[in-house]
Amino acid sequence: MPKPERIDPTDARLLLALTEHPRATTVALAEQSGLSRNTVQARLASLDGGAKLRSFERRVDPTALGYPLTAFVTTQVTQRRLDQVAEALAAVPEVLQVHGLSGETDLLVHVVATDADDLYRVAGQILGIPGVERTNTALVMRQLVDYRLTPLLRRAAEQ
Amino acid sequence: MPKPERIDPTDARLLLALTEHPRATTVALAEQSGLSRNTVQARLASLDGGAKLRSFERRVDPTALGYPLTAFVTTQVTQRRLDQVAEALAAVPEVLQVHGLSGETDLLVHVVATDADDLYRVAGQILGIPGVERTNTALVMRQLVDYRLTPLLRRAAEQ
DNA sequence: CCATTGATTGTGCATTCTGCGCAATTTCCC
DNA sequence: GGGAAATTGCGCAGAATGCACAATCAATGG
Repeated sequence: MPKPERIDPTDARLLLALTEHPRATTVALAEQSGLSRNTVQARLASLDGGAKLRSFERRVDPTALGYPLTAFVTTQVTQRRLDQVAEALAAVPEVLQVHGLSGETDLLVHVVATDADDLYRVAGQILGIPGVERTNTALVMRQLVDYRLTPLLRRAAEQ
Repeated sequence: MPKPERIDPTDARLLLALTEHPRATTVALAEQSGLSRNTVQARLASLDGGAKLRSFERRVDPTALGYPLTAFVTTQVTQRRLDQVAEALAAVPEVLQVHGLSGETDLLVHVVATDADDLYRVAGQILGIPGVERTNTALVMRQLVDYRLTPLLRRAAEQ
């Protein structure tokens, strides 16, 4: 059975190389990571094939798309209607991601907006979903630490 | 000043094509998006060069790396020490991202962990940072809506 | 201790792609 | 209407890809 394939040290090295040069060719990656070209080819295939890599969309910057505002909307939901609420949230384009938190009735909704008015509109839309009882919108003012996985990747690369 | 270059409809089409086939060659992208090869080349260069694309690390799945647990730690901080706290948080590998929320003293810390014990340890480490006054850890139980930007990309692609 | 399996490596080759330059449009904006 | 910027088509030398095959190498289990 195909276990949720783990990233081994070799994969980690490759991913670190890719992080520095995302559009690098196979041969370039090979010499940078100290592997043979064939190995890199095989690994890359399994990275894409397996569940080790998430969608490319994650690399697109919403700000550059015209949505410079990011907010997290915590939402309290009637437990019974969790799935319906999730479906309704998925229908809102500005909703990028929804986490179901411990507590069974709390959702963390990641949204973006073009400006303050737009955010207000989106927040209202969420509050209007049947089953949503309470919401609280927190605007992201600043990135104190930008997303990074490199430290963990490095740890994985060193065996 | 170099505007935070926007993604235009052409870019959006390209990005949608890339979302489907991240490792596609330039020519393949050209015919899929209906652009000329030269244009695709130029656009790709400006995507990487400009601030339109975020780091490749975002595509690496922490679960595959051995960190299947995700949690959000809301943190209340002594305002004066915001920067020091941010620095200390950045020193923790399991901290993937830190958002500064409206309210000036509230942080949203995105962390991962190998298991419950590990999460407990990381949470304790955050609470131990000088300047951190209160924390609240919410474990992500389920992805109600997986990260997706495609709806907004499509909107941008249609003019 | 040895056999088997799977991953890695080196090598080779035909095909395809890349990275450029250049000239001709086309598009967009003032 | 005019001018700048973007797009397009074309070509070419060099590089990379995809694939196959055989030889190592490492880990596993009998």
